[in-house]
Amino acid sequence: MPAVHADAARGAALAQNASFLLTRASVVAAQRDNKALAPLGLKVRSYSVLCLALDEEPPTQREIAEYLRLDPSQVVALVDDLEDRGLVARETDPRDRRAKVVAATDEGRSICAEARAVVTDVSTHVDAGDAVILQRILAQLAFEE
Amino acid sequence: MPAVHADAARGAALAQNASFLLTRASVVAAQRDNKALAPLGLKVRSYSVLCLALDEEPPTQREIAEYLRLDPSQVVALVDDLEDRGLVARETDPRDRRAKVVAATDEGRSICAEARAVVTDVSTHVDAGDAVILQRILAQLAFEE
DNA sequence: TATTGTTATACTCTATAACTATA
DNA sequence: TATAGTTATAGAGTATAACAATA
Repeated sequence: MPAVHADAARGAALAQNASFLLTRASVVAAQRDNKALAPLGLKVRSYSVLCLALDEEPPTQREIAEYLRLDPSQVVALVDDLEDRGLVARETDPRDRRAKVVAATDEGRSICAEARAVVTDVSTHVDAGDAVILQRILAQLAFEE
Repeated sequence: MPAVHADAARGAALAQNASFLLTRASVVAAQRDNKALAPLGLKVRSYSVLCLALDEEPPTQREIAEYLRLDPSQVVALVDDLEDRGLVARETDPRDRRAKVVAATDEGRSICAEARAVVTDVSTHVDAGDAVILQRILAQLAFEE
């Protein structure tokens, strides 16, 4: 792991590039969250899948892939892992027997609640007003197109 | 009235998690920027290194690694590639002969200027006031610790 | 014929340890 | 003894194509 602290003053051109800052900030957040989730056997990716599986209308794997910007083939392994541990269950979608919906089990719900408590939201590192603004702009960027 | 794509409606828990939004937004931005930079033979990573090498006091590889949150061993390949193409040059730091400073060549400066023009800053996708706020908060998150 | 999940495969990225040359 | 760069390597993540079942 590289990690130490870097000088924000350096790289004047980069420091004003939102794309670069976005990447840097997300790496910082992901590393911290992965560390926090490790005791639960989760990573941000598997945690994200689990969160989606909590939905009242559980998503298909295809929907999970789109939401997480992953290739559908990557979702297979993520769901396999969660299913092996009894946190989610695959069920054939009655409306389209090709598709499989991924729904959280009771234990999955329980673990997810723990995980949510354990992940200190990055929002807590900025003051309340900024957090609201940050969330709105990020949602716009994350789902644009 | 949701200003975002229907996608965002799903995964209520996730959509409010700044860490997730950060990741999603950075993936979107990185994919778009990589595509835009491809004709120049650059990716966001190599572009970032090139930007840093433009500094008046060129950074050492160690400094590049810290700034980009990479392991020093990863920087080697990035600099190798840029040096092979004549965009940067390695020079032994006279103050510490173990270290090597990475400075952009004239051609490196030229390519970097093109790259900067080609990369449409994500800031242009949000309105001016938001962009300023976004940059401030992201810089705080990206360099916290 | 098109799409969902799946498998296989190759490619990139990341992480770790060891080596060299300097300090 | 410690640090900068390098190399090698293993692991994780990503991207692509092909296949079976279903539409």
